Amino acid sequence: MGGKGPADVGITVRKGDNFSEWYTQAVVKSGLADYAPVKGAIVLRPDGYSVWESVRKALDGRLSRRGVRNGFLPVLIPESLLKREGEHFAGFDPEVFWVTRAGGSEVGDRLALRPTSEALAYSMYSKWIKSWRDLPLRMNFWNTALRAEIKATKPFLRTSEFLWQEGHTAHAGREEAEAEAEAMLDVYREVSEEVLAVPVVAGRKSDAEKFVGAVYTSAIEAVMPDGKALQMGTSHFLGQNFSKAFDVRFLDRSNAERFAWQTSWGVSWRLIGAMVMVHGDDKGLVLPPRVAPVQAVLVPIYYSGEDRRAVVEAAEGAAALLEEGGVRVHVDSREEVTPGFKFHDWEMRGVPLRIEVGPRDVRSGTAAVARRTGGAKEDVPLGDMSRVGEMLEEIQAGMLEAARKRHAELSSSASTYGEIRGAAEGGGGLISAPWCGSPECERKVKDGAGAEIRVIPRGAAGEASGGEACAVCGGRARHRPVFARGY
RNA sequence: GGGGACGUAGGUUAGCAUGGCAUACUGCCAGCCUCGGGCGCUGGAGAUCGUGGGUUCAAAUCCCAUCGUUCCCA
Repeated sequence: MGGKGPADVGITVRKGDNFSEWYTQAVVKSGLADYAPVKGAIVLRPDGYSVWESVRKALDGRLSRRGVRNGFLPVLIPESLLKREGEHFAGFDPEVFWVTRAGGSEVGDRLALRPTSEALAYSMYSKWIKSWRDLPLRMNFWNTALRAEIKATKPFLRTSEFLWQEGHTAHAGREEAEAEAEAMLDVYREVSEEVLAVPVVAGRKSDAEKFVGAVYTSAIEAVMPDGKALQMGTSHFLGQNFSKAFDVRFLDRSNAERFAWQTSWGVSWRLIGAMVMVHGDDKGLVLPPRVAPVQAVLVPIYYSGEDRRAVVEAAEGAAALLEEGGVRVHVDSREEVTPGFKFHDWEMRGVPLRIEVGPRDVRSGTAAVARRTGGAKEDVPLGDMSRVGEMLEEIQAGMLEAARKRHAELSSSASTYGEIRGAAEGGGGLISAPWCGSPECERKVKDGAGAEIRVIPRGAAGEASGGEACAVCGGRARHRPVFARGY
């Protein structure tokens, strides 16, 4: 007993030593996903899909309350349609997959595999929207998008096909549409922080980084433990750019013909990647209880056949109680592996709570509950498992708190170009610095320091104070954006 | 956008310089085992050496191409 075990069953590198390799191992060995035999594509396994379903459920509830309804769009988009908004098309063209053959014959109007659905959705909206009474129109689509990734693919973060949702709305007035885009950003922030326990900065993208075709783009950005920023979700105010290109018009109350004001917004399974990076440790995943496929695993421990019966019975009884209480539980009754193996296994898979039930526990009428996030085991009565639910809540809150602390540690401010560069080349992280607003200064930081403007925070945090000078040119600063190297 | 590295059993890998029977561990299967932190024992199955082509009596090994993975720097 007590051997260290084979090196390659668990994760073989430490998170702090080789973050990239650690991430890939954490994703693959924990059973979330695996590589597919297609470049840049992954296969979601049940645990990974379950996490996605939890995210989806959390989002769907919030969308539904906002009057958004789900629909379905085809994956094929005719080139002629995609090209109607020229700037939009040009932005996506380099990474579009094209279908040029259908069975035995050439396709005249090439078909794109959707990189995003604005073109298709709004060509439909133009049919459906005729009157101010048809507005607002709010729809959401759970599907996949395809963007050809030439290199540097990474599970969940950068894949050629990814699961996401894209919401598309149309409104009668500009203010209403802008408020919609803003409200969606809040929904995303809430899901990221309250469900996945990943803190974010919400705000505007610079013009250089906005969605092609949008008037402006808002986004939530998180910082990963390696100091790189990760875009967690975007919400675009499209103005009338697309309604004009796709002819989304309506008659207002005064019988005047107007173009609709639109928004689109989306989050992808990238959220799962962020969750892995932010919370995982040397042992593997650490899943926030709200998305954990299994929230508590029961491990029966016994030596003799006699003990076995009593122990398994007690474990199953406790599991039944937990299920009644709404806890997602699993009893690990595998006989071919030892309890020690099971402990390691479930830790790698990130299950928030492990409940040990052995002969000692059965005699004392309790079970030993251990948290994935550490700390002493707690004895909980076998006949009353209500404490487990509380512990899950505590873990969820504790994970967000810990992540907020690390987020703060990875945030800094700079007032000169040299300081931005020093910070970017040092530990990285989110660097708040004054900026005049010019694309030239933004460009210089990106080219020289490798840090781009990830987001201009909402509210006071994103505004430069009276006398502040642009960190790059020394001119009058207008904003305090967050600079960072990004994924 | 630029530059490296690596593809051999499910996983990790030895062998490659100097061409000549395919290594090990782990996992898997069967049986045993007093299984509270990757326990131990016995037996067994598992490989078109990423793919395609070339050189050769002979290719995992040398050459070319291609696909995939990965790392670093814009």
